[in-house]
Amino acid sequence: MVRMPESRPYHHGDLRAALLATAERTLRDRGAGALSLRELAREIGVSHAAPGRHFKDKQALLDALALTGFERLAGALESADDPGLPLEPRLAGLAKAYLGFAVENAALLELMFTRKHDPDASAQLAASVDRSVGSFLRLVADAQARGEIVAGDPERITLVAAASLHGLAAFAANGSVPAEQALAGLDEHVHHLLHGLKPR
Amino acid sequence: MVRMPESRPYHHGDLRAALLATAERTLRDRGAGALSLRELAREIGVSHAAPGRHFKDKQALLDALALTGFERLAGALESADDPGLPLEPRLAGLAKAYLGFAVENAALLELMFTRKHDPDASAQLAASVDRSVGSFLRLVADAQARGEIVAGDPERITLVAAASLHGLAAFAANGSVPAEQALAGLDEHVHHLLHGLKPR
DNA sequence: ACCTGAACACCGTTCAAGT
DNA sequence: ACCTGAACACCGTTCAAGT
Repeated sequence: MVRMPESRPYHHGDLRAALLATAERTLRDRGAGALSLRELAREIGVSHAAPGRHFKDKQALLDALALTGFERLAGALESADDPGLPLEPRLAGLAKAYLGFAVENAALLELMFTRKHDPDASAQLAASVDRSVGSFLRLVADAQARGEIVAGDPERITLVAAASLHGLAAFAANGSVPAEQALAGLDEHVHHLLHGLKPR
Repeated sequence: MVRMPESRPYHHGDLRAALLATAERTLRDRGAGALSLRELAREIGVSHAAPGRHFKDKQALLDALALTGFERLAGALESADDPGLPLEPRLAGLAKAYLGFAVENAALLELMFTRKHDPDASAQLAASVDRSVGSFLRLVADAQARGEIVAGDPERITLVAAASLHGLAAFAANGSVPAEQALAGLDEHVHHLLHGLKPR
């Protein structure tokens, strides 16, 4: 919790961080549709024009929120990756981290993967996306080097893996598949991704 | 183009259909953020309160839009399915239809897979989703009967296939992957889905 | 440098009244 | 049955002015 002084100073101190934190809580509790700059300002106790100092418009706030999401996701994937593990459990670990993030941050995940318009934010976002993809890319490259994954452009193979996991994460995040069901079937999902749907 | 009479009658005739059609064009041209009931009414030439007769609120309009999307997608998948084909080209055909729909209706696809709130719309939507999933489910069941797809709960296997294709479709729709690249690599994607990422 | 208060042009939704 | 016009309570954004 944030300390709430009796009499608020004229300058907030770190309004930018407060806006992002409050916005993410609203996103989690009431969804993206409930996000309003004026309400955010009201909750923080600042004038409705104050957010304009830190974000040039509402989209800039949403872009910043998406960026923090990708940074946290990248961190979670890097923490979850254990390069010493055999291929299948190593991939299952990454998959679990991704799906876990999706379930815990469903509304944020939607925002992260929504079509962006502002080209300013795109550069930073792209870098952050690359960092997340990097964990999968390293796993694929390592496994290819050991002959445990089929040869071919590692970016392409990574896309196949990422699409499979992102599809499941999106289904879990939007409620198409219950979160528990997605998590319970995750190891089997990863197995099918590695071994294919055709019998061996 | 719609015929525009010099003097508009008091009753529009089919305002509901006009709202849906105009909304979808706006969605396609300018994205979901640009959708406003008042602007829709203005474009159609009706008072701003008129949409309220046909949709209880904005979310109801969005739900109806999503429903038409799923109906069209289901139709496209059914048209694309050729049960006489061998497994891999048959699945590739369905995949191409899905990805084609995603690329041609990117903003609508996002709307279709966004978290819905209104439980009224959910029942109809669920039926429409089931119809779309049905094409994949039949393919899986047929292939399992021939021993061409691994045994196991067909719903689960279908989820693995659907997640893989939906992930790719979502990446193509939101611009993470260029549409041409996704389409160009589709056959290979389907091959990896069926044969797995591990060497055989 | 950071924030306020007023102003502007928009929204979605409701509801009596009109046709 | 369907639509209008006014009203209400909200928005996002801008900008002079305050601290």
